[in-house]
Amino acid sequence: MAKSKDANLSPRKKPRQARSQVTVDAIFEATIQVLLVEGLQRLTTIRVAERAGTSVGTLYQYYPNKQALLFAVLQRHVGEVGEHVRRAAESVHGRPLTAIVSAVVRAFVQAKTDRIDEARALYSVAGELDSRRLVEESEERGLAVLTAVLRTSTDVQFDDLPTAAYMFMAAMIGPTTYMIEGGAPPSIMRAWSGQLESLCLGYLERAAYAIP
Amino acid sequence: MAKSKDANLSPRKKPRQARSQVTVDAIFEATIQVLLVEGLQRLTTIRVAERAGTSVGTLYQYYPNKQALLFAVLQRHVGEVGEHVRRAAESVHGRPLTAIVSAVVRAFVQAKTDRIDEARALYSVAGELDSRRLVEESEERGLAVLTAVLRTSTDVQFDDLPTAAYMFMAAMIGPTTYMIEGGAPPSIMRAWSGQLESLCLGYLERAAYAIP
DNA sequence: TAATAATATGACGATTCCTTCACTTTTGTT
DNA sequence: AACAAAAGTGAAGGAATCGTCATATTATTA
Repeated sequence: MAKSKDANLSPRKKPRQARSQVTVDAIFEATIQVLLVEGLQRLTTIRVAERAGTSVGTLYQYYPNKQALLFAVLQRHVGEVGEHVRRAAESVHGRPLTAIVSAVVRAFVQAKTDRIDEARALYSVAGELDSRRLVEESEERGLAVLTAVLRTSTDVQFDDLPTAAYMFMAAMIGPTTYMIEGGAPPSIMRAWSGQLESLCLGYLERAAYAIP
Repeated sequence: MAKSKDANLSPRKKPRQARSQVTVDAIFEATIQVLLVEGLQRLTTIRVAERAGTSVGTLYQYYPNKQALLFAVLQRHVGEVGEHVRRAAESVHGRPLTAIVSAVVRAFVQAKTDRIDEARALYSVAGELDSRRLVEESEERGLAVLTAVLRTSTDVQFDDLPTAAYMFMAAMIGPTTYMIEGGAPPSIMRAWSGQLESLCLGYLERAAYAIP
């Protein structure tokens, strides 16, 4: 019976002076670095504080517990990536399928690769039971965004739009996670955006029929 | 600097009587169950032993440490899935692309869904730094298998075979992991094999050109 | 400048966990 | 049945970690 400790995750104290904002940011970045270098198992609050150049006590003034630290990093990452994709999708409403796929895939790959350290570091965090909710919520929003934009496509329609949108989502996130986590060869990484576009478009064109 | 403690992972004692084999199996299965129910963070040797209906001492007679326990489960899983795919690929050497994709995808999905509890449980384990090597080795073998079988296709060839094979691999593993881990709706899960076939074939047909 | 508020520190209590080992019980053999 | 080998047990040493709090330092305000 897993304790459903709905721990408080909001900061206990808000930074009011400039120096403390610096500290908060340093702790945030240190969390990513420790995750990358040591792994989740060896991430301790003391290690994070040391890497950030402060002390545990300070850490606990801004993050109520270790969990909150990991949540903060995960939340910002999925939030930013989601927001980028949402904006890209919005900008291609009512365009042909190829334009939609191109814009969305590019935005997604761009957002992920711009934050590749975070993406790598968070792989193990996202796998923990405690983080599922956060990730799922973000995925639901993403699915809604993709469903909406696919519906506006001017040249094609889908028999089963929910499935098509889900596969589009899975085809972007799944392989990209695999690629980033697995440390693909540079040749692959460079070509990723184009390859992923092919993958998604290849599927969606098969799942669609032309509008008369 | 992460300690590269290449811990001994082979069992300290081999089971010689029937009862001990039962125990070893029970511990193995209990590991999966604890992972599923409690998560990696809360997996302790005592919890595993209790769930298996034995004691910690017994556990340590067959697994030298906690890490070895997780490795054993992960290794069997990737080994079995890899083997299934390998056999499927072998059986469609020298056939057209559609036949190859169909056989390989089906075998992969079959193997994964037959072991869906394991797959779910291992998601967090595979994310740990310590497990990377094991997973990477399996992925390398898989890539070699896919490269080999794609080369034998009778109706198409690839400009860039390594990239095509990598994407084929990523298109199978990535979305399936996403689907299983995210707990997709049943409608999606039921249609998964067909959808994944579309995804892979859609990509590969774009990346290929017909043999004259 | 003096007083107050904000920020920072790190030793420490409490807890959890890994692993060992001296010992018991069960099974197989002579 | 007597003995040896295999299997099983769980208390406890030792190590690691979380989060607190009494105290110290720095900034802001009056």
